[in-house]
Amino acid sequence: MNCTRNRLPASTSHLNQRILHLKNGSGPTKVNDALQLFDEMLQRQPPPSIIQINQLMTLIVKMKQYSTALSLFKRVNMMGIPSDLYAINISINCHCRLNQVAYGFALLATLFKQGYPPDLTTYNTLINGLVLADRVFEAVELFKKLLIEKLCDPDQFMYGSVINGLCKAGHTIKAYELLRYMESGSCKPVVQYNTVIDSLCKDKMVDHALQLFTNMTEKGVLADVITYSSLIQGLCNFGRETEAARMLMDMEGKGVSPSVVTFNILVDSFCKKGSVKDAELAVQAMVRRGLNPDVITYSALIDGYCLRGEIDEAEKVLDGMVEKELVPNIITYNSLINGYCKKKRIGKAMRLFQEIQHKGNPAAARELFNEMQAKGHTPTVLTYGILFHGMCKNSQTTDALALFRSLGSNELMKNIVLYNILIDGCNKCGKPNLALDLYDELLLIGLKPTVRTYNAVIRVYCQEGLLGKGTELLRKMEENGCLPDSFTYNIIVRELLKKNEPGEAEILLEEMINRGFMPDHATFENLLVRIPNVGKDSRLRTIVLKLTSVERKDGKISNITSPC
DNA sequence: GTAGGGTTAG
Repeated sequence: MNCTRNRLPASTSHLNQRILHLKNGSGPTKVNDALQLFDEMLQRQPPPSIIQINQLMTLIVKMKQYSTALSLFKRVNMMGIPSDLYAINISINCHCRLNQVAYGFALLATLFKQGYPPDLTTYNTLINGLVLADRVFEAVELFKKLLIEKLCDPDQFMYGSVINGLCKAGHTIKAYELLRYMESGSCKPVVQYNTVIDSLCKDKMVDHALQLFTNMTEKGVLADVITYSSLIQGLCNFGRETEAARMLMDMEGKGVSPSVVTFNILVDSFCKKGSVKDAELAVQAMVRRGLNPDVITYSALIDGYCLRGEIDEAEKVLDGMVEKELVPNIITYNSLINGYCKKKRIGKAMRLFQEIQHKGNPAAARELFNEMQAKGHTPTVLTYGILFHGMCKNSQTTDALALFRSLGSNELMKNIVLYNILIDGCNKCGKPNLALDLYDELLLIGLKPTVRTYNAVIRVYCQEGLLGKGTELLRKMEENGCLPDSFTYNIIVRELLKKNEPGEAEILLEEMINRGFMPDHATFENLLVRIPNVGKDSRLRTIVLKLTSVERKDGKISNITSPC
């Protein structure tokens, strides 16, 4: 019980144990476990230390839950627990990861105001944030400023971020020069060699990369699995497989074991060359070494089969990964969708797109959608419909509406089907007013409501207790030339029965039955609940008897044609 | 006893 727990003193060692347990644990519930622990922590008296909070926050950040971490920090602040430099640095990092560097710099200002001098980590995080936002020029400027004004003494991390930024921006030579500058100073490069070696390989300067590899070894810096993996990829990409194989043996000889990433590079390389058989052999080899193929391994294989047009084989790989409880991501699906499109199986591709939503991965679906658009695959009403439906199903009505609004001038948006999806979605996400606004809007722009529109709006009225408006619309739709269907009647009758209005329910029940519609499961339940309370000669009872007897006779509903 | 950088799949 919560109240019992509140009275317990905060057991620091117990909390630390649970944090440690989470740190080493894994599995699909990890995020939830961390959040639950956080809730429990905040309920304790005395409150947890900022160190414990920071530790847990670090875990949440490692799981890439940046927005969550930020809102948790807000709660911590509101509880009056003062944050420290660590907490603020973690927050700055979260903003940077969310592509909100500006907020990161705003927190830097807060630091100054609160009298905490920002430290090396603060600056490193911001420089890295600028790099992540592709603002490498500004990152370099900040770095220079810090150096010139002697605001801090750059360390491995700072050099690492700047060198990485230069490489990502295509300035490998500048990165190389900075690496040389490091060598001349007191902070000697280590992983920075890897960054530059990898970048040289990607810039087709594999021989220069090999040269730098020799250099670093001569300087006594040990090459690690990342150095070798980058070189192996560089060699493979330019048809130098024999040398790549030699490199693989070389690393093993030096006691550096290939990792999952190393194998993934090999698997992908084989796949791109069309030899999926060799890729499969590489996968077998990694498994023999006790390395578990991951989503990237499987995605590379799937893409390999799709490139060859062997979509059935690709599907088998997908099944295999799902069996291993690996979750396919946007890249996996993209390969498959491309595979289907190549085989002109558009229907299948579209179904897969739909499936992504049902698997509860709306972010992936949205990403795929954005790419479809970027690549010039013009989305159709169907595409938008699938997307909006999926977003609404995952309580992302706000995002769905925002997307809908952003396309406002598009003629495609003046589509009743999209309005239907959004009205229903808003209502089911607890936003009935938005749903009704959408209904007004579609009438205003001259769209003709369909039976689905009316049903959705009637559902809103019913849920908001406006039964009168619901029945009114039922009458009005028919006047407008749109006949109610089974859903329309069921929505209203069910609600009338719930609200104990048997008279009105009787009229509509008879009407619907006359028109050949049957009460659905939910309506029938409400109907049966009412039976014991109505008189022997009531029409409601007669209706139920009639319904059940007809069903008993031949099980067909179409036989109910005569009025009760 | 808490924060920050390098390698892999469409």
